[in-house]
Amino acid sequence: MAKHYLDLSLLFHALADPTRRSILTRLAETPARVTDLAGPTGLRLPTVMRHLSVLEEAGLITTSKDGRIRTCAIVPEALDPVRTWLDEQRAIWEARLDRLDAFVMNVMKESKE
Amino acid sequence: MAKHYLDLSLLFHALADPTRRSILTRLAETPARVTDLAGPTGLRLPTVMRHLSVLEEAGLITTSKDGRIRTCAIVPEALDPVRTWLDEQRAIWEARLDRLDAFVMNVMKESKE
DNA sequence: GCGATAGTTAGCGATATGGCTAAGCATTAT
DNA sequence: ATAATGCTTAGCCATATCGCTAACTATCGC
Repeated sequence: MAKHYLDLSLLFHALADPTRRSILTRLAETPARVTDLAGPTGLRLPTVMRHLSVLEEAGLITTSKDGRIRTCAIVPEALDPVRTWLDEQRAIWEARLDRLDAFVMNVMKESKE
Repeated sequence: MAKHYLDLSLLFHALADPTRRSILTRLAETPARVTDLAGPTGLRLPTVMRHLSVLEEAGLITTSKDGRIRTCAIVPEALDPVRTWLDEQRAIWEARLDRLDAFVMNVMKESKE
């Protein structure tokens, strides 16, 4: 069905840029043309293009070209691997409540410095 | 209570590296010394140090030094902003079910190429 | 004190990132 | 047919990233 899960590193990297996150949020409203996306960012077209290709390679958006217009749209399931990873981590992290003890110990040690 | 939320960009960037994610997973088991963390990675100490400082600046871990030993521990709440952002996005993305129509239209257009 | 251990700092090299301009190409409008 | 529009490509610049080695500092064990 999909191979959007490409790679967590690609996903996280794509999400690490505020411009790209704003593009995603903008695309969440409705699909848009490249020029439409460039407008709000204040960036030049080639720069936006690069961001779009990063997003596309991460599987976060799809684009299609009709005539001279390229339309971009989000791929909602693309965030699933991120969510899954977060859930896994939370499970592990919370499972170790005694981690708190170690944390407190560290804080105590730190206060000795 | 905390100011760990520093910045989504810092968080995503920190999570974008597989070595750093593996360090986090390792730390989820139990706090560890720098050398302990370096072992499994196969990387040199200074390299690991750099990863640790990225993680610490993102608020994902805390470290404290006792004698010559630095102990690292995860900061579980640090992932909260990421989770919050994901939840927000999912809410927006799913709210626009008609996005599906647009997506289908794009696919149809694409198939014309 | 002396050596081993744990971490740190400084700095190098290769590559990636994020911005730009300039120029090109394809499509649409006149 | 020509001009305007929308995107794309090529390439430049500055900075950041990720790995390393070498050398330094600070403990700890004896």
